[in-house]
Amino acid sequence: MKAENLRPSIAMDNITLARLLDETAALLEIDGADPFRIRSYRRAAEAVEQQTTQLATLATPEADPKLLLAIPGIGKGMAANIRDLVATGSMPLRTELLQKYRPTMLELLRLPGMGPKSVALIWSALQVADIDALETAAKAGHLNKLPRMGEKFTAKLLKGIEDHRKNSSRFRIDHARDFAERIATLILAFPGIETVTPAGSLRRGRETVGDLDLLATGPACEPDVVAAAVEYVATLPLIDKLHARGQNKVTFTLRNNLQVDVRLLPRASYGAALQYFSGSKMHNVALRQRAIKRGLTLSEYALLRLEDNVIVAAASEADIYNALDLDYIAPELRENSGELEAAATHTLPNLITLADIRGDVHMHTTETDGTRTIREMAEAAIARGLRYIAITDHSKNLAMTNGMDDARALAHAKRVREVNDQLAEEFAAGKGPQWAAWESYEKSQGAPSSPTGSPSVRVGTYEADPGGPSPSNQTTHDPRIALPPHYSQLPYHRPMEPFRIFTGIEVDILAEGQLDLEDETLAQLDIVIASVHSRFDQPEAQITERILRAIENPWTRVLGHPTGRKVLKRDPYAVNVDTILRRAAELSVAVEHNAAPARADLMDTHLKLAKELGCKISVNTDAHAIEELDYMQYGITQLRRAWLTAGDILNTLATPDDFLAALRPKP
DNA sequence: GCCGTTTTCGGCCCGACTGTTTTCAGTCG
Repeated sequence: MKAENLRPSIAMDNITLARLLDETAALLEIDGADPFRIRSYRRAAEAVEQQTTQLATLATPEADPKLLLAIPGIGKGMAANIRDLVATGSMPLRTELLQKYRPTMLELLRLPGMGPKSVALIWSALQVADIDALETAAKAGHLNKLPRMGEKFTAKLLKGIEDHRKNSSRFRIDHARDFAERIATLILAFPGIETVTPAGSLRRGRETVGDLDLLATGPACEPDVVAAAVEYVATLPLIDKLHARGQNKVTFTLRNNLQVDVRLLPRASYGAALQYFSGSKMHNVALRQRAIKRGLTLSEYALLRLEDNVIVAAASEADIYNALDLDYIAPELRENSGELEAAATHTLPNLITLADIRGDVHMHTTETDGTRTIREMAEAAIARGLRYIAITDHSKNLAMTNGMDDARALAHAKRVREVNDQLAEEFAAGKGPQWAAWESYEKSQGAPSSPTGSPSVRVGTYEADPGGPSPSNQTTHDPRIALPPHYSQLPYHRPMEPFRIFTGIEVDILAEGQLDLEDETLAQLDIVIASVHSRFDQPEAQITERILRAIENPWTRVLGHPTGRKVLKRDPYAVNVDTILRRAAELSVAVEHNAAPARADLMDTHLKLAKELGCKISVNTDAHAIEELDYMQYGITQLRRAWLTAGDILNTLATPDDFLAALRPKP
């Protein structure tokens, strides 16, 4: 089959469609339009972004019009808008608004304190529409003549413009997590504060975080005494600028411009607050609508009965969801993309967790561009409770990484087997890193080891003993800070068979789609990952063609960087993911999701699509250093956001042999 | 503009903080 026939036009992809609709909503706001009409544009943008099929293919004159209307939030008017956008690149309302206003106004909306009303006012009074002109006007004192814009407003705005220029980007989730832990540790030092939970987009596991929401509770947060704790938080030494302090809320920024909101809340309403501040906004709106239909009202303080204001639920999130006839919904799913319906019908997925991961089958060593040896990477994986890894250094075409030619690849694989055998011998002799890790874990639990051969421990598995050890608290990760678990917080399972290191390679896909090593070399390796690395300048169609040909290659067992997102920084959507995933599924080639923050190869819509198409998926860190193995937790979070379970992912398979058998067979 | 156990009209989520008010509008989350 020719690839052309498979490929729909993606000139107007879903992400672009969503952006155009969202911008139209912002312009309508500036125009002072009906707020409910504005909301419907926002809702439509969200809905479009979450679709797994490219709407451009449903918006053609030939397509069944019912398909678009079937999407919640898309009605007759919006469907017409989408058809216009696909056909012409714009739509009448948007064109009209852009003639009336200026596109640069959308950037003004991102300044703190600037909303649509202020943007509209400044435009009508001063004809100011961009940041530079706004700064000039503010410095000249022109804003002070306008209603509600005094000196303080101007000063704050100028600071906001400065910050915006300095750093208008969001923070990567791993950096945000580090800061959250650091600040939470300081807050926990105040007597009477017992737990701190990072909420907001960090809790939902978004790849980037705009600001931190930290919720603290404990006896010191009760209303009559909370003032002292607020005072303590507002004077923390790491605060660069204090922005606001209310009765139970403190807002500040750090020197790196990360904004932090700390809220101190009584135990009794902690669940309501946690639910509320975790969002997402659209999820909360939908949840409140559901509450109202049941004669209830939901706020950040409680779920109340409307008729008599009696509290129905407030202390825990589960109470609130249950009181609304819903199963508990994991934060990663709270995007108003079907999770409420699934929770109502008890059909939420049993989401994958870090504890399900048994192997990490993409990593590098000093042989190419990694920083550690084969043995060091293996020991680090053993310490993290993994039971198999693959050493997949680069092939020669990636010269800048010191990529290997055929001879080096074979010699390297031989060394990998040697380390593998060495570890196996040590294991059999009751020595080595596996037993050392197990013993240190048992010691940390302070409990006698479970007897060998107990019914829960089957030979050949790493299954936990029921009622056995619980997650270790002896880590640098404070259990009072509620964050997704780190490898070091998981129970360590008694090793029942030797750790396994697969031989492998990450081969570069050449311009014509062939792999850059000989078949005889590839035949000797357990895992061949074909990845797009170079040829940045190729047009979209050629890159997609190249990847398709690489998938056809019978030696390819895993497709690395399937969206090319890491490579194609300028346009991450320039690769036709639909077609690639379809072909990978047909040929049983696994697709790889890169767990490293901000390097995710498959967006959540792509992950959903991969599952729909029956793709084999594995999640790996592509670690170049020991610490990078810990990126796995972020990969897991992304999989959870895509509703995936352990059964959807290959490297959750318990034994190394099961994993190898699940890959596409070698020719 | 969307939606329907209120079904073709009349609804559509909630509260705090700020700067400016002299009782509140706008912004934010």
